[in-house]
Order: sequence, then C-alpha cells, then structure tokens
Amino acid sequence: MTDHRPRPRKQPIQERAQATVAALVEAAARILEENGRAGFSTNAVAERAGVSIGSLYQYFPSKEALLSALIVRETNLLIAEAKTALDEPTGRAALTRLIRACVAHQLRRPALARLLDFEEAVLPRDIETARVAEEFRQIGLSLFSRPDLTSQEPPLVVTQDVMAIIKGMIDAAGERGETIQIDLAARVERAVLGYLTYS
Amino acid sequence: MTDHRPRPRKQPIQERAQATVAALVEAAARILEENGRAGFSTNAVAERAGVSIGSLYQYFPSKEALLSALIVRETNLLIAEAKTALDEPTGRAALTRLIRACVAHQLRRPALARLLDFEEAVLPRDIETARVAEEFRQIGLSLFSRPDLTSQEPPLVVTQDVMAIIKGMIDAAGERGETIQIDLAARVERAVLGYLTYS
DNA sequence: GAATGATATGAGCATTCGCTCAGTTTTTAT
DNA sequence: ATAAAAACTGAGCGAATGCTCATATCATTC
Repeated sequence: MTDHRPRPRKQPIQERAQATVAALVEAAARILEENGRAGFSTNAVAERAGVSIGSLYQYFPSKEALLSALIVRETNLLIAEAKTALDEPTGRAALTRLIRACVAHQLRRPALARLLDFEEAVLPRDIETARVAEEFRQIGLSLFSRPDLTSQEPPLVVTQDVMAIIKGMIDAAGERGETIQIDLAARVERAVLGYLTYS
Repeated sequence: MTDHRPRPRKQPIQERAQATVAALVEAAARILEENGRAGFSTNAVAERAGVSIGSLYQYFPSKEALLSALIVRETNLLIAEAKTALDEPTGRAALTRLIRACVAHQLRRPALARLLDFEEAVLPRDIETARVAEEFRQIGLSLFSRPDLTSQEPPLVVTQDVMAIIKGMIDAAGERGETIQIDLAARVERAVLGYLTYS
C-alpha cells in the first residue's frame, strides 16, 4: 500500500536559488553604479555575485532580463514608499511626501537610479517592468485627481509633467553630487507647486 | 627661373575631407536615432556614410571621438539659437525665447536629442564637449543674473535647476511623442516661472 | 545507500566590434 | 608627364561578450 503520511512541503531548497537570484541582481546593481553599462557583462555580474555564468542563465534567460529584474526591484522600493504618501489627508501634504520619497530613493544610490531611469526608457518593456511603471503612474494619477491639486491640464498630462520635473531635477542633482535631501526636496517642491499654481 | 606667381592656396582639397567628416557625423546621428546605442558600431556608421572604416579612423581617433563630435555639432546648433534669446530686453522675454529654442531643438530630432543628453552625462568629457557645455551654462548664468529673474537661490543653482526642468520635461514629452511645440513650451514656461516665483 | 531532481560549474562556441595597416586611388604641384 | 601629398580602401586581427551544454555536486526521499 502507498504511503499515507502527509508529504513534507518541498520548498526549503528554493531558498538557495532565491539567494543566488538576489546576489545576481545586487551584483548587477553594483557593477552598473561603478562602471556604468561599460562594465556590465554577464560574466562580470556572475563573477561579482560569486556564482558561475551558467547559474546566471539558469535564472535569467538573457542579459536584458537581468536588467529588467533590477529595474523592477528598485521601482518596487519606490512604489512602496510612494504609496504611503497617498495616506496623507490633503493632496498638498501627499505631494510633499511623494517628492521626499523620490528624492530619498534617487539619492540613496544616485548613479544607479539615474542609469536605470535611462535604461527603463530604452529597454524593450517586458511584462514586469510595464507593470511597475503603470503602478507608479497610477499613484501619480490618483494624486493629481485630488481636489486641492487640480490644475488647468488633465491629470495625465500633469502627472507626466510633474514626474518629468521631479526626475529631471533629482537626476541632475545626483549627477553633480548634491546630497542634502531636504534642500533638494524643497526646491523640487517649489518647482512642482509653481507648475501647478502658476498662471 | 622659378615661378613667381602667388602659390594657389592649397586648401580646397580639404573640402573633400570635410564632406567625409560631415557625412560620418550625420550617419552616426541617423543610426543613433534609428537603433539607439545598439546599432551604433563604427562599421555601421562608415557604411551608412558611404565611406570605408579606414576613413572613419582617419578623422576620428575612436568611436567616442565620433560621438563627441556629434554632441558638439548638436550643442552648437542649440547655443546659436540660445544666444539670440539674450538679446531680448527683459529677462522674462529672454527666458521665454530660450525655452522655445530648447523645445524646438529637442523636438527637431527627439530621439537623437534624448540619447545625446544621456551620453553627454556618461561620456568622459573631452575638451570640445566641455567647452560647449560650459558655453551653454554661461548663457543660463547670464540670464538668471538679470534683475527681473532673480530668485532666492544663487544663479548657479537656479541655472542648474531650470536646465534640469527644461530638459526633463522636454525629454519626457519627446519620449511619448508629443509634437505640438507651443503647448509644450507653454507648460515648461509655467514650470520654470513657477519655480522662480513660487515661495 | 540508491535513485531522483534541483542546483551549480566553467570551458568554449559563435559572433560582434573597435581598430590597424599595407596598399590603392585621387588630387595637386611642377 | 611625373612625382609628391592627400585621401581612401577593406581584409582581417585580437579582444570581449552573450550564451550553451556536458558534467558535477548537493539535497531529499524512500
């Protein structure tokens, strides 16, 4: 007769695989922020992660997929922060918190963030990167639909413009090594509020 | 006796070389805007320009130098436009014209302009690219030193912030295919003036 | 301890790419 | 016509890179 004991759940082995995947993504991040796209080869990433090149291709079908995974990881961090900003009672307060979240995110790893902003625009979007991009845009849309933040333009245009202002200013600041978050956030806020209210 | 007629100036032969150089730079531009960095190989550029790879390396010591030359060419176009903006009597009018110049420049070849913006930030700056970058920044500095455009921040910070706002908004607009220059310029102007006057 | 599946390895293949150089063609000068 | 200078050519070298695959190790189950 067959065994009737409950089958032990067979997940724990995958922890190792997850660790490998995480190590690869983080290695990709470090290589990118140190040498830019120039040093970003799959062989280099694998070596940096302390695994073989074969393992890399066991988890990522291509170099692009690895880059996408990194973009998704970073964007999810930002989304988590940004979502909590929406809890603020007023649109204005939420905007302030959103801007601070963006500044903090971008200045945490400035070189990496800037590079990924660009890659995101250039890379062929796969399902996952499209999802996080859309999720982030939804946050902007819901923010700029609040009564105290409406402007002349439709929310979609406002969202795109404001995101561009935020990204542009923070990227430039990161590029020239600005590190005082509170000052930068204040100037970005001035620009965004100015855009929203100026007529 | 030797010939005493004035030696004919021996420059005209260089016209051919200049044409080759111009063809190479333009070929680089076209390849970049069609396929991005991916298709941008020296062999491809030479073929597109209708010259041999050897000729390319007769005029440009490296692939990077070719890219730099393209950046310089494009930036000079923008600088020429931007300089005329300074002739306006008021700072405010000059700013409007500067913004329109930037919008026109960026939307003339949107994909190319966006790509070069990024490359400019990533490339090791040679003498020429540094020069045009500095020249463009001087235009901003002199603009934001005008009495009717002063703000809380020092002119240098204002210049950097405003340039970032302009570039960021226009790049994003170009990326999503926006083509109506007057609308875009108006929104950028709102953002910049808002930034300058908001408190 | 034997069998099975999951995970890891790294030599090396195929391709691409930046660049060189020995030689040819074109232009200019006399 | 001739020679020198300027400009151009393109086969191909060496290095790097994305990725495969045959093999090896480890974990789990019975």
